[in-house]
Amino acid sequence: MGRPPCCHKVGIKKGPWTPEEDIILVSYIQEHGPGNWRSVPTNTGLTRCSKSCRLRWTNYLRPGIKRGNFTPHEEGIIIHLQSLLGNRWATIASYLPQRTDNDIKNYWNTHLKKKIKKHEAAADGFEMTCGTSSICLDNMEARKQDIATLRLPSGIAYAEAKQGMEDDQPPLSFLEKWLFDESSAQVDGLMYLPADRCSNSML
DNA sequence: AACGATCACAACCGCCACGTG
DNA sequence: ACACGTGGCGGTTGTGATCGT
Repeated sequence: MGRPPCCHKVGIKKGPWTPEEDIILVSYIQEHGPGNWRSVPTNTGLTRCSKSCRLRWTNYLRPGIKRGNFTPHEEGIIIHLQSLLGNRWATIASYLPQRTDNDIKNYWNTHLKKKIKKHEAAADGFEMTCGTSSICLDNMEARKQDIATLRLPSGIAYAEAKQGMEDDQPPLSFLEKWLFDESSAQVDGLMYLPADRCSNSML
């Protein structure tokens, strides 16, 4: 049994944020910067818990957030990364800086899951659909091999962790290269691979 | 036009990792 | 080594919007 959540405190407001609250939060963060969320409700007078403030900022108010439709390219990246990393939305979001983890998660749950299910059904299980090209399959196999040869529970996760430890940078290079090199056009073309199969084959 | 079903997404909840004393 | 506080993450829920009948 853990601590009661901060939002259980009496007098804490829940539900949708009003424009007024947004303004207060944004102007406070503009002045003080994000962080030290605990002090935000106290200093702003907002009757929201710190967690709620942080979430509102990171998922909605933060500058540079791209809202609205996902491009086919973004969609492809998400599908790829999900198949490789599983539901590690925060990690996936780090490859799409303009999108939030919540956004990606929502998009996955509402759109991509269905889409992939449909494709799986159409492909009768394991057949990956990538137009009619066999190059796609070759690429995928090669990439799966890349990861498999790392001899790790999760090649990508390891590469990330390793790199993250070494230079404290977003763990891009390994996956970035892997993902965005010559096959990026394939990504645009959406390679649907059954997540469970792919993950299993590599883990 | 009314109503129920479905969709889309913002927000919440519970848990975990990590830092600090 | 341990307890506690905080931030972060992923799963889930709530609700308004849209669609179909």
